[in-house]
Amino acid sequence: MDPIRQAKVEELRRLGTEPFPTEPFPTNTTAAEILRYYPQQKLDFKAVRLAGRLWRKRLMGKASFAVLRDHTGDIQLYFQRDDFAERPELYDTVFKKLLDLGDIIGVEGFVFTTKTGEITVHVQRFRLLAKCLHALPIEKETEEKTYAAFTDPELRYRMRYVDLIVHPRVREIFVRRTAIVQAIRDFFNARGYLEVETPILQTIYGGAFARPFTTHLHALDLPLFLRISNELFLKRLIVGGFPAVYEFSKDFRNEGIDRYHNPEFTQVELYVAYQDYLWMMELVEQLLETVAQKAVGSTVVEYAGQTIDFAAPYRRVRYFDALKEAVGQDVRALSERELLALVQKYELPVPEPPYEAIDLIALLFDKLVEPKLIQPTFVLDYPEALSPLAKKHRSEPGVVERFELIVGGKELANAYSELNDPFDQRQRLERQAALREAGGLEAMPMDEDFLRALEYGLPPTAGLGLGIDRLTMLLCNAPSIQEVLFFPLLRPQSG
RNA sequence: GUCCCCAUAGCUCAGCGGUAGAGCAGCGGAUUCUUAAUCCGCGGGCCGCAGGUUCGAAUCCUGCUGGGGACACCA
Repeated sequence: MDPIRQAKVEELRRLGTEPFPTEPFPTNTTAAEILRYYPQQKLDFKAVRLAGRLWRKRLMGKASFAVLRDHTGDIQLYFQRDDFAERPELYDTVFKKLLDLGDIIGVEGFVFTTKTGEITVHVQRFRLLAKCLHALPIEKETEEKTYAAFTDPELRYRMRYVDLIVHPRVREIFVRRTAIVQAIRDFFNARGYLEVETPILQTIYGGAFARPFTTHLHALDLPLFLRISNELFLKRLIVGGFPAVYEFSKDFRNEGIDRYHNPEFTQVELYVAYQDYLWMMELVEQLLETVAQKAVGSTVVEYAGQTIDFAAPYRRVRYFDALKEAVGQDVRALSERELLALVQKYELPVPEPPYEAIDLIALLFDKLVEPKLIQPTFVLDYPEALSPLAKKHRSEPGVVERFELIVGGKELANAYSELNDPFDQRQRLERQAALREAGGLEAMPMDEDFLRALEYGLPPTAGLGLGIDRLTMLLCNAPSIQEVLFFPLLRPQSG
């Protein structure tokens, strides 16, 4: 805490100004509203009440200017000593000396235009609403120079409230994030899909490949997992007869942290009965085109120095065709030894054993194909071994009806014609169980109740998972996932 | 988990073996139309932490802590 500001709290109380008053201060306008409507005189500006942070002070003798920043923007304030003739200390001491930049104040007065043409509130009464006890890193910008920016990422993330106070652009990212979520919700609701909630605490985790967080329920003396996915629960609901369900799902994965990964992140998952992955591709195209248009105002966005267009339709390429394009041959024809040679040829790190041919194929795809797909691209018909929850392809052996949508070189969405054959599903999960036996930490555990649900009959279903954080990054041109999470995970400060 | 980079005033940074610096913010004064207000004056620091080298360390070395980037992992 700033000791000077602390001392001002005492001084204010001595002068009869409570720095944290109980009384509310209802406002009747905002900075943006005044700036927008005053020139047209569309509203009465003779008795405005607005509140916000004191942002700048330009003190002179008997009259001074200040700037108030509220949630809509900045507006200039004008104070005159003559207006406080009964209690001149309100101007001379409280306003000029005891109010600091960052203090939350409420003002009342009338709007006028200064000689230099700036719309300004002539303050007749003001009240301190909450004292700010820390110096605020307020930026000053001109065409030539920028003073005192608050740029240290660690400080910005640890004290996001300060980041938000100081950087309107950060606020805009999060407003847009909410607009994105809302646009998706509207899109799904317009089609009659039902928004649902499923458990975050799960006794068996599944639906993705990842190490889970574990916890414990004392009441039942039961180990529990935080969900890595909600897929298996949403499919149970389709079994139960809902024709289409979706959920915005905070998922938790006990994996590495980097520019694209936070231990907790958000996906929206959607399951629609009687449809397949081809239908889902068209839905995703429509969805993203609509969301970009609504949240950004355009389907074309700048991301990491590139221009990306979300207008439908998107390029489609089959998994093995894309890989063939990259390495010049069909990797399905290669032995494990030949695949290994290919991995080494491209100077990719050979995975830790135990690994199988399919792991080498996935490695080649992830390193040689995915990063090059900048424009929205559907990669379809994945190898079966990589997709234990997807239905076998209707005509091509060895692959499943699955697509990933790659944008900006990263996976944005993942979808299947869902596997609804309980016999096939059991075999696939048994293979996963074998991988776990062999030390595969991310392989899926067996889930007998999910299999029983499939045995009751899952209609043919199209399923989708779409990364909300990644989509927000793309639509906000945010370079890291931390920029689109209010409170990204950081190691706690020691000492 | 590995490698590289960073850590100096509230904020943004300079200084890189010889007394700790600037701008913005702050404090005191002047100022009734300023808007990066201006003018005069002033204070502010365990130079991330702990060791080491040296006559002398913010500066060189080692370790630790925190952060950033890359890799690995996360198909």
